[in-house]
Amino acid sequence: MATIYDVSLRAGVSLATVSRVINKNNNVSDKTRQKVLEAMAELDYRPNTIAQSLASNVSNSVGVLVSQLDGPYYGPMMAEIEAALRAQNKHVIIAVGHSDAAVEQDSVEFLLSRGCDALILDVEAVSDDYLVKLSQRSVPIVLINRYIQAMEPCCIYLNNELGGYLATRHMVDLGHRSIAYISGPKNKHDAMERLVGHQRALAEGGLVFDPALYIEGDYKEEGGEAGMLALLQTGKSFSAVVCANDQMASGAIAVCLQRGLVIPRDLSVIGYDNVPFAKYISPKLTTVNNPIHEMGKMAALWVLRHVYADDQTLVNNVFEPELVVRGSAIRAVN
Amino acid sequence: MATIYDVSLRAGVSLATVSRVINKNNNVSDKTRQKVLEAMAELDYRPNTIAQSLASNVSNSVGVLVSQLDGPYYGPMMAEIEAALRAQNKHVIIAVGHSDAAVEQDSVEFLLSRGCDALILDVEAVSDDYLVKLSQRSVPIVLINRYIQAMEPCCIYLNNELGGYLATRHMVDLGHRSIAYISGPKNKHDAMERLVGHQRALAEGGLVFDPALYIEGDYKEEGGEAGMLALLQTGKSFSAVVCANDQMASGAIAVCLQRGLVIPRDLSVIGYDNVPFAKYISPKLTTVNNPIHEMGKMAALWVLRHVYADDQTLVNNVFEPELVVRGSAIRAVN
DNA sequence: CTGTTAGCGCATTCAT
DNA sequence: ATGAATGCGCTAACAG
Repeated sequence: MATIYDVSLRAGVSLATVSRVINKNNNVSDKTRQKVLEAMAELDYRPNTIAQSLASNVSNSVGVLVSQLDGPYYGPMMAEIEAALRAQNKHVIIAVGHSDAAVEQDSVEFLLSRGCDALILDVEAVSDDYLVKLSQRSVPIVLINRYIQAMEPCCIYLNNELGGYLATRHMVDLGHRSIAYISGPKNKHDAMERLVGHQRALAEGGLVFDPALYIEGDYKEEGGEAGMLALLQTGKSFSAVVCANDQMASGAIAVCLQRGLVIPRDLSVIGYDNVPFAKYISPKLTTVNNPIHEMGKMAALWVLRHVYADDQTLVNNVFEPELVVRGSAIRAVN
Repeated sequence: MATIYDVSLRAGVSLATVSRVINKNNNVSDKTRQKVLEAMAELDYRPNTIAQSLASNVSNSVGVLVSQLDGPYYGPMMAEIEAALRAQNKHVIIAVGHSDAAVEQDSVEFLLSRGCDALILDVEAVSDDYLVKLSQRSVPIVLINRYIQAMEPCCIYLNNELGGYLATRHMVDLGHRSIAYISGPKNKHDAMERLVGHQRALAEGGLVFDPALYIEGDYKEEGGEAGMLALLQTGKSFSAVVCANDQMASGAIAVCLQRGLVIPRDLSVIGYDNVPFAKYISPKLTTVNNPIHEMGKMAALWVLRHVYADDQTLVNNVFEPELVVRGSAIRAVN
């Protein structure tokens, strides 16, 4: 593989000049630039990005840490991040944290050891404190799906409280008076925020939060199944159930179907996230839109702007959820 | 950040010795090794992987190119690849090809320019010829989901013909005599292979392939919807439809539901891939299992073994699909 | 506008 | 078992 040196020989210029044309430095006359370009073409020269990184102390790589890669949630986010970064010739190194604090920290170190210029993190298990300290190291950090006051400008997150509120509010508006809730794991921030919103909507509607109609789930289909089963077994009646994400909603619906319950006739169900398959389960799932892909894109733009000084227009840091009305929730009969 | 040089000073040894302990070279006495290790700890030394790469000509990074990141298909594959590689301290750089030949080639060059030690490719648009030539360059290539004779040992693929056969064979076994088929795009290899299997099962069952009951889809939900709509409009009767993937099956089922058709009573449906959400659509989708995550893992192990001489046990290159019977297909009434 | 000179942090001969 | 010397391919002052 040809090096910058070979090119300089062939073009009859110095190393520095070749470097200048590679880096689009303007201080090169058109004629020399041409000579160099030709030499490069003839030698099929490709810059060695590793050498560039070592010499310039910029790796052009950004690390992305997510909780999981399977599941419907992170794919769209990763896709946007890759696209935005790739368009500016940056590459993304992925790591998975599995929602485990030790693994998350290890992943961060791993990414750092790879010389990433910035880190985009979607972590849930690690403490605020750890992240604040991390942000004080030299590598820029962007947090997706998490708000930490001390890191405000680099947090990109959804107003989850509002989302939880919107979901339950929708049920209240439809006349439901007895509303069950299948939550995400209580150790996850967003799950707790959604719950708070749920309770606010309840209170606003003059309803009391009934612990017997509250189930802690796991954000997975299995948790939705187990949650619905548990709810059914309480013997308490309820006409609506709000699930803290679509996966649990789909699990809950599956259980209802098995039991001969017709959705939404016998029970109204609403999910959260608006994952791609939400509109392909039947009935089409009423849910709350979580613009996860936009948040991914925003994180990438943030990095381009702040780390690579690539003049990108940033829209915002905090995103608003929106109700998506489809067919799984209807007006209560009474 | 401390360098190997700082460590050598503190430990009172030479650069070479420090390098030896980093690389677990045995030619170091226990005492010196201890001194060096201590110095490293005290300085919180971390090797600069970029410098290591430049000096050793090994980047410890492997490029992974997939068609898309969203959708249910690639997530599980990526997850396995990341896990296997990460366990051996290799990192994965992702790129997306969007099933477009130009983008795929550009992505390959991009990955190559990043100094990847190997490439794992799941490409569909690029020609066999291109891949063969690529494999003759110096960077090892693994192909997922594609078989090219000249590259046999580095192809990891599914017997798609068998899968297509199994799906249709299941319908035939259930007594269906009029079986529609919604195919994947005809420019995709796997789609064509599945179709061949379908036709074999038809022939074996004494049925003739009816072009009027064949629709070319796009492997997406939309294609399944459009396909089912088109099928319904032909006016021809059919009691079963086999879809070339689960996403199209879910789209097809959604259309049926809208039209008041009950699945599987009025129509039996089978999908292909067994993506995670297949068992959460209702009725639970009968399908053909595609062990995509295992193929991902195998690709990663292949790289570890052949590129990094990490002694991994390889299982196999060609995977067999299996029928997964759930609730969307039943015996034909007649 | 162009060339010279130093490193970037590490691996790797080759000596000893 | 250890050290000295060289270079990986490139960027970035600094000169001119």
